[in-house]
Amino acid sequence: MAAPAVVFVSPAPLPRPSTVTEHRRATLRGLDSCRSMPELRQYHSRLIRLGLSEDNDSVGRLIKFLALHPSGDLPYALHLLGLLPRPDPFVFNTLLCALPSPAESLLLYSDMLLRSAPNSFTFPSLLKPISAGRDIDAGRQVHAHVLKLGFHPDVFSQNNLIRFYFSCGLAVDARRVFDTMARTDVVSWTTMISGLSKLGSVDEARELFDGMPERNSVSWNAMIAGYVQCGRFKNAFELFDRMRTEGIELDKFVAASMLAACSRMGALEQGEWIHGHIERMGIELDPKLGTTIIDMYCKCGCLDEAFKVFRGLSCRGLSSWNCMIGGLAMHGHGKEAVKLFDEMMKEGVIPDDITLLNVLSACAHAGLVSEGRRYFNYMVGEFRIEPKMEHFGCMVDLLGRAGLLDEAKQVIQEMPMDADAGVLGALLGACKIHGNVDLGEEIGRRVIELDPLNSGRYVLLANLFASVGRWDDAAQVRRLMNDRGVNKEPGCSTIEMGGVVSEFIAGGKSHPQAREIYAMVDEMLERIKSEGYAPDTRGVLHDMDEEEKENPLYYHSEKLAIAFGLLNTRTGDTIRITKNLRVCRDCHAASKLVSKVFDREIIVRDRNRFHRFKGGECSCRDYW
DNA sequence: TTAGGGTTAG
Repeated sequence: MAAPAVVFVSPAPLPRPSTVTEHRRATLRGLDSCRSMPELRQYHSRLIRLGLSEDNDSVGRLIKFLALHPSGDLPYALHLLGLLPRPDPFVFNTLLCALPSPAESLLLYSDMLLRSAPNSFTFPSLLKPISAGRDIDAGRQVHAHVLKLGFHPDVFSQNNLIRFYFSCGLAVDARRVFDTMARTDVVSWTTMISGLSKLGSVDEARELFDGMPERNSVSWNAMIAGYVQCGRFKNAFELFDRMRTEGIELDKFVAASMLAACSRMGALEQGEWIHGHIERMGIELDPKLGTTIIDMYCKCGCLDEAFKVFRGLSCRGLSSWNCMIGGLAMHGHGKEAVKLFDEMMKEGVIPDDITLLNVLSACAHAGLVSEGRRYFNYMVGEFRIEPKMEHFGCMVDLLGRAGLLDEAKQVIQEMPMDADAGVLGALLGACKIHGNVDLGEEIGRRVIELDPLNSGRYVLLANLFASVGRWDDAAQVRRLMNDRGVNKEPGCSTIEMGGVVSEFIAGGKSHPQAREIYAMVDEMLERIKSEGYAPDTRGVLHDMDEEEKENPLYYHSEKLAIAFGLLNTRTGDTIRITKNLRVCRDCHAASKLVSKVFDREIIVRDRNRFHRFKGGECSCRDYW
C-alpha cells in the first residue's frame, strides 16, 4: 500500500457548522474538475479538516480521480475505500472498472457484496476489465449474478455481456444474450454488428444491420469498418454511398474507416475527397484521424501530401510519427526516415517497438546496412526495447538483401526464440535475389513446413530451383503445393480512375476494354524492345499448369493495368497502380522502359513497397 | 456506466 498522499497545507481552524455545507459543496465541485495530484491533495486535506473523511460523496470523488486519472494512485484509492465505514455502490463501481485484472475486480466485487450492494452500474463496470482480460470463467460468473440478482432487464448490463462474449470469441453466447433480451437498443444491435464483424461473420452482421429498427452513425460505421477490416472494400464503398444517399452525415469515425479502405486499395481520388470533406466540414483532426490521413497519402503514393498533413497536425501521437517514418520506409527514402526519427527523438518523443521496426525497415529498403545495425543495437542498449520476432525478421531482410547471407543466418542462429516462417522467409527471399540455391533449398523446405498453406513460399522455392535450371525440383515443389490443395494467389493489380477502381487479374480478359488493353500491351512491349527490353523469364516456372500457360509474362496484371492507364489518362498524367503480390523482375524492367518511352510517371505499390518509375529509372534503384 | 476510427518487417 502506498503511503497516504496527504499534504496538510496549514492548520486552519475548523469552520462553523453552518458553513460546512457550503465548504463541502465547493470542495465537491472542485474535485469534479481536479486535474493533478497536488491539487487533489489540497482538496483531501480540506475534506479531513471539514470532518468529511467518511462522506461517500466526497471520498468517492477522491477515489474516482485516484482510480481513473492517468496520474492517479490506485493503491491509495483502495486504501481510502477501506477507510469508509459504509461505502456506497458508486465508490465500488468506480474501482471495479479501474482495476487492472479480472481477478482483482472479482475479488473487489465479492467485497462489495458484503459491504454494499450492486446497482445497475455495477455489471458494466465489472465486465469492462473482464472483457479486456478475456476471462471466460469470470465473465460467466458475472452473467450468473446478473440473472440471480435480477438485473436481466437492464440493457446496459446485457449489452456489456454481449461485448464480453464477443471479446472472448464466443459469438453463439453473445447471440443468445441478444436473442433473449426483453428490450434491445441501438447499442445492442451495434455491439452485435461490430462483434460479428471482428470474428469474421460479416455477412451475419449485415443481416442484422439490414434488420435494425433504428440506426445511427455509430451503427453505419460499425458495418462499414467490418467490411474494411475483412478486406471487402467494394461492400464498404457501396454502404458508404448508401449512407450518404440516406442523408447520414459523415462523421470522423466513418471518415477514418473509409480512409483506411482507400489506403488498403490505393484509391487516392476517393481518399482525397474524404480528406477534403473533413476540411470542408471543419472536422477536428485529432491525432488518430490525422494519422489515418497520413497513412492514406503514404499508401496511395503521395508522400508530399502526407508530409503536409503531418507537419500541419497540432497534436501528433506516436503513431503519427511511426506512420510517417513507415511511409518513408515504404518509398525507399531511408535517409529521410532516419532523419525524421532523429527529429522525433529531439522532440522528446519516446519511440516504441513499431518506431524501431519502421526505422529498420527504412534501412533495409534503402540498403543502409551499417545504420540498420547501429539502430538495432541502440534499440536494446539505449531505448530498452526488447527486439521481437519482427525486428529479427527485418534485420535478416536488411542483411540478406545486401548479400550478407552468412551474417543474416547468424542473426537467426543467435535469436532468443525460434525463427518463424516470416524470418526464414526473409532469408529465403535473399537467397533468391543472390542466387544461393544451397542455402535457399535448406531454408525453403523449412519455411514450407512452417507455413504450409502459404502459396508464396512454394512459389519462391520453385522459382529458385527454376532459376538454376533444376526443373525437376521445381516441379516437385509445385506438385507438393498442388497435393496439399494450396492454390497460387493470382496476381491482381488495381487502378483508380474517376473514383472508380478497375481490377486486373494476370491474363484476365473480363474487362470491357480487354481487346484494346491487350493491343496496348503488345504495342508497349514492341516499343520498349527498341530500348533494349528482353523478356526476363527467370521468374517463370516451366512446369506451369494449363491455365497459367495461357497467362505468360506479357500479360501480368500490372502490365494490363499500365496499358489501361495509358489508354485512359491524358499525356503527362501519373499512372498509379496497386498490386497484391511483389512486382516481378520482368515487369519491373518493362515498367522502367515504359516510363521512358511513353514519358510517364508510373507509381506501383506492390506487396512490400513503392516503385516510382520515371525516365527509365525506378526509385528503388533496383534494390528491392 | 454500454457500441464505431490510427501506426507494425518479408
